[in-house]
Amino acid sequence: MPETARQIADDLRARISSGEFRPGARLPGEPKLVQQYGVAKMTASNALKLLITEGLAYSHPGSGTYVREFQPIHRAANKRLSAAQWSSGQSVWAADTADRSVEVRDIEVYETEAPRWAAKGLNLAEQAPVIVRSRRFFVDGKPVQQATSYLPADLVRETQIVQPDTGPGGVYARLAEIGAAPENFTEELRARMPSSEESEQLALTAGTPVVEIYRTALTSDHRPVELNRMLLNAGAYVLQYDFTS
Amino acid sequence: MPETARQIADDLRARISSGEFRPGARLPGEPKLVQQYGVAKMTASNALKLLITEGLAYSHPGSGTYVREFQPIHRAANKRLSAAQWSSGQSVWAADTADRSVEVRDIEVYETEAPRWAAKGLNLAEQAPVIVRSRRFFVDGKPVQQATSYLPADLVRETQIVQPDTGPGGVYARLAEIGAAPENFTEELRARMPSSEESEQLALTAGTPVVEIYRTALTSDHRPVELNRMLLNAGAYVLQYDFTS
DNA sequence: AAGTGGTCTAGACCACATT
DNA sequence: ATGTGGTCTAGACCACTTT
Repeated sequence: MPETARQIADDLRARISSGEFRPGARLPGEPKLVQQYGVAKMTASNALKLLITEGLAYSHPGSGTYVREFQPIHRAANKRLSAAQWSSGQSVWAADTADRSVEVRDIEVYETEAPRWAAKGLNLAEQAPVIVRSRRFFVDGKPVQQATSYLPADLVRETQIVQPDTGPGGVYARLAEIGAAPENFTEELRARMPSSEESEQLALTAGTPVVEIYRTALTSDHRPVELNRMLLNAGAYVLQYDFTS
Repeated sequence: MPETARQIADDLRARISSGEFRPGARLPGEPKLVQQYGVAKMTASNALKLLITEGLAYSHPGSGTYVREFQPIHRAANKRLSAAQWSSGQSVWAADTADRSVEVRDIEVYETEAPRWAAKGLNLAEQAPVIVRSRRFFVDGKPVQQATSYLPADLVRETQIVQPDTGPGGVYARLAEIGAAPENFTEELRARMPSSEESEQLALTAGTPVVEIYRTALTSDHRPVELNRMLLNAGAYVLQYDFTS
């Protein structure tokens, strides 16, 4: 009765979706699978690894393998619109709308030459000076997002934007004060698997993709004033965009 | 000199990003790695599997393991849905792919009871009747998206929407004709690893996430008239959203 | 026919967590 | 001290692709 790793994984997957193993529950371990299915230990290990790379489970070495939980943060890119006009449809994901405590850490600010892609996005000359603001966001103590903003140095060098603490209203309020209020935004995003460094930065477990977002902020006369590259733990977010035809 | 699978993968990854192995190029195979690093075959196999689950490579059994190529489709949500586009007789989808051949296949239309989440999103009673339109999109002969739309059956049952071919302008033009023109849209999306069925449906190689999008279309008086669930091959898309503060 | 990736067994050692 | 996942070796068979 040869049972392959795939078949064992299928079985466990079915038992997860049937509710036999709830989110957070401990799955049968390698020794148990070896015993029950009569396979080698490595086959059992690979079966669990399949579930892990599918994002259905995570392992806690020395303790066990557990069913993953999904409690996403709801990120509404343009809130102003959603409140009034989109009242009647309801969110598909049962994301708790209650805002969770968000911490910002590891803030770094420095000036450097713009990377090619940033110069292009900001409509600057190659290697033009930019102010770079980098930081990480934590929810419930876990890192969920890494963000790096690029702003034209000649525009913001004299403002509080070059300080770690940008003051009330943040970067956008400071931009508004110098007559460069962001009005229009473009976000380009894609999802992919993380590199090992990114995986470490966001403390990702195997099987978790990332969402890479590039947001360009433009003034009312279409001058790009900020380019923000965000890297999100995909398992931690539901993204919402509202728009009108 | 024990070289772990991880280290071999690191080495290959570095050589990929250095340009030694270009997209589409064939990587050293298992036998070569066994020879060069002096490891067991399974270790070499796992090293390559690491790159595959990271989305950096894919295997062509019997032939070799290759560096993955990334040629995304640009999907601009707002532009696609601008009134000019879909009221002037063009398909919603035609707007973004420009020079690539797009096919729609496997169209299915049927009436059924709304699943709970769809009833909620459409603001209908539980188990209210809905028209379901399901189809897959192919680019260059490869499936890139699966979409399933839910519309209130009482609203659209008498229209061409219940036909596989909805006519010029598509579903939205037909809705406009019955005084239910979609004006406001909400897209909620998240990225995750696919289930094995989804992986098959979209012919995904290992290491490719999917993007799951729920789009709710509302009329100007905030009536939800369509809920569209889309499942995208994340490696095939860049998504763009434009909005104003 | 030869080469490739895919998977399996059986046994081994390690680091870590829990008891 | 015991149990857990993580990883490795060495050898085997299979299905498939390429020559």
